[in-house]
Amino acid sequence: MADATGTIEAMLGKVPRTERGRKTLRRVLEAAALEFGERGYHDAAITGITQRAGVALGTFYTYFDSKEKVFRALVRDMSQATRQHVAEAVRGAPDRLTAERLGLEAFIGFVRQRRELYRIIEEAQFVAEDVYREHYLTFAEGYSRNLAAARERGEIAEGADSADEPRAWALIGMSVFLGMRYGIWEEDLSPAEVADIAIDLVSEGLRKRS
Amino acid sequence: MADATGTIEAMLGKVPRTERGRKTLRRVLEAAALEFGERGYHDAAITGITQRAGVALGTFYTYFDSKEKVFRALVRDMSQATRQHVAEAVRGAPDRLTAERLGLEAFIGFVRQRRELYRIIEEAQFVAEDVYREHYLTFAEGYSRNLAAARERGEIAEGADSADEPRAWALIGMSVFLGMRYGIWEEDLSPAEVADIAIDLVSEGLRKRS
DNA sequence: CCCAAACTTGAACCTTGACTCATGTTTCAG
DNA sequence: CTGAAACATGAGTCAAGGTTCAAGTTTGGG
Repeated sequence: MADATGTIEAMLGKVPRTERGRKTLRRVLEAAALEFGERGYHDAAITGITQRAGVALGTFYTYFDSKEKVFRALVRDMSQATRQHVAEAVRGAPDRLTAERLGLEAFIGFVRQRRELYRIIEEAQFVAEDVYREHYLTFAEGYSRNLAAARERGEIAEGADSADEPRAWALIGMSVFLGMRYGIWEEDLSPAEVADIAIDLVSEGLRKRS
Repeated sequence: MADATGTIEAMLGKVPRTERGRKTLRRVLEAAALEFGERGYHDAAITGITQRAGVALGTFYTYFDSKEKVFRALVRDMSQATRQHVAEAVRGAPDRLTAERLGLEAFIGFVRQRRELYRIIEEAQFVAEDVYREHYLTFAEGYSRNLAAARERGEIAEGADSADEPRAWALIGMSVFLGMRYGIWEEDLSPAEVADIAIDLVSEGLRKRS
C-alpha cells in the first residue's frame, strides 16, 4: 500500500510454492516474533531466529530479503491481529460506551497474552516508522469514524465534528498506556477493573456535578 | 538511585574539574542530544557526536564510559526538563481542571520545540528500560497525588481512591499520544485547540446529558 | 519415474562502529 | 613559575553479526 512494491510478496516474504516452503516460512515468522520480542530489534540476531526455527542461516534469506523486512512483516501482522481481536470483542455492543469498555478490556487482556506486542510494535517507531504510523493511523481512522457515528446517532455528547479525531487519539493513547502499565509492567488490577475506571473517566468526566 | 553506583558522577558523566572540562562536557551532551534525536540510538555514532561537538573521538570517553551511559544521562536530563516545563506552566492554576488544560497545552508546545524528545525518551524503552520506567513512574506518581488532593478538596468528581493511579496513567497516555500526533506528526491543530478538546473530554465525559 | 524448480545448507566475506591507549597539550594550585 | 593533574588527540584494535553464494537435497507436475 504505502509500499512502492505493493505486492503481497513484499509484505510477507517471498511466497513459497511447496508445502514444505509454507511450513518453513511459518516457522521462521514465529521464531522471529519470539526473537524480536525477547531481545528487541537490534539485539535480535538472524542466527537467533534460524536457530529457534530449526533451519540453517541461509534459509532465512530464501524468505526475507533482510532483517528489516521480517520485522516489517511482523509489525503488520501483529497490527492486524490486534485490530481484529478488539473488533471481535466489541462486536454486538449495544452502544458506544459499552463498546469502549469491552474494547479496552479486551485490549489489556490481549497484551497480557502476547507481551511481545509492545516490544515489537512500539520499537517499529525507530526501525520502520512508516509501518508504525500506518498502524496508529489505521486505528485512529476507524476510531474516529465510530465516534462520529455515535455522535450523529445521539449516543454520546455532541461536539464539533472536528473533535472526533483528537478524541480518538486521546482514547488510543489512554489504552496504550494502560495496556503497558496494567498489562505488562504490573498486573495489580484486572483488565476489567482498569477498563471500568478508565471508561468511567471518559464517560462521566472529572467535573463535579451537584 | 536505581543505579548501583548511585553517585552523581555515574548519572552525568565524570565530573570535570576545570572550566574547559565543564564547557566540553556541555558541548558533548548537546551534540549527543542532536545526534540521538536525528538518527536514533543505534544509527547514532560516537564519531557523529564528537564531530558535532568539535572534539576528537577520544574526548568522548573522558566524559562517558560508553554510548549507553550518555544516552541514559540524556534521558534523565530530558525527563527532568519536561517535568519542570509542565510544572511551571501549571503553577498557580486555580483548580485541577484548569491545571490539566494548561499542562497539556504546555506539553504539546514543548514537544514542538524539542522534537528530539520523543525520539530519545521513547527509545529509552528499548535501550535503557529502567530509566524509561523511572520517567513515567515519576510522572504518574506526581499526577496521582495531584488527583487525589483535588478529589479530597472536592474539586473533581469523587470516586474510589484506588482510581487515582489508573486515572493518572490514562491522562498521561492521552497526553503522550496527542503530543506525538499534534506536536510532531502534523500540526493541523494548535496546542490550545487540542488541549481544549481533550480536557473537555475528561471534564465533561462522553455520556449524553439531558 | 524424471528433472527442473524449489528449497536447504553453513562457511566465508565484509562492513561497521564502539572502545583503547600511548602520546601530546593545557590548566591551575601552591 | 612550575609540575602534576586534567584534558585532548586519533590511529589502531577487535568483535559482532548481516548478507552472499556455490554446492547440495527435496519436491511435485507431467
